[in-house]
Amino acid sequence: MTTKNITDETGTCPAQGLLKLLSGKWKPEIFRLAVERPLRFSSLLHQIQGANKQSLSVALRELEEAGLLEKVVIKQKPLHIEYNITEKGKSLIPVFLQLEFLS
Amino acid sequence: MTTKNITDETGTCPAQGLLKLLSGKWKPEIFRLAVERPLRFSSLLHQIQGANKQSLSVALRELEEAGLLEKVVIKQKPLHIEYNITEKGKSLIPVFLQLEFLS
DNA sequence: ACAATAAGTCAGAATTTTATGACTACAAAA
DNA sequence: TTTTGTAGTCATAAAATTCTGACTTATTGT
Repeated sequence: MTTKNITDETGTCPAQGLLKLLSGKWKPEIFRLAVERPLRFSSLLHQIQGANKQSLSVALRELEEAGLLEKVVIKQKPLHIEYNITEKGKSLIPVFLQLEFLS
Repeated sequence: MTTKNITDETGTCPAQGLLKLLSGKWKPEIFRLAVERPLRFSSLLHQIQGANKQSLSVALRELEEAGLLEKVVIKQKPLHIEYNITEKGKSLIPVFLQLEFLS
């Protein structure tokens, strides 16, 4: 039987959605790198040691769908795609810095 | 073969540890409630609808081991145990409020 | 037309997290 | 000493997350 997500997923804690969005095995690092410079898939794959395509792909899509990153197709020589941090993404930087400071 | 955690778990993102500590299915809600008042196991079990003993137990221990909550045994009539937020725990409140604000 | 490179997707396996229900530990009241 | 209430633990099952390697798509250079 294929499994389904039964739970309501309507957590009562307002911060939970954002916490879930930012947590996970690779998303914190992806976000941190995106703050510094635009990201490209293949570079990420090398930069983030141990990560695999599938996971990065899913993580990037989630961050994009949440509006923290935006996908930009660059029609150049060998065709590139960049993931840039958005204004919404930038609004999370202070929280991130706080979290780093408190670590 | 019994499975083992091979990965180094030394994430390069400083915020990751804290994010992992605060995320999960029940920890954000537990933390939020702990900010308001001391927690007791049995109350939590009723307050947090859908949660089970095992998960709450693990979550409370993790938060305690991380120094965000402290366990206090109250030697009274039927013996109670309280989980109180610590100073370290309080230091995370601003981040939490920020996360809620940005949600 | 053909090969090469970038950016993925897909099915299935492995690992981690969460859930269930039975059982344990301790103190106090009867 | 047996019972009761609070606070858990334990083994096992179910669900969610992450990994692996093969395959796809789109664009460009030869």
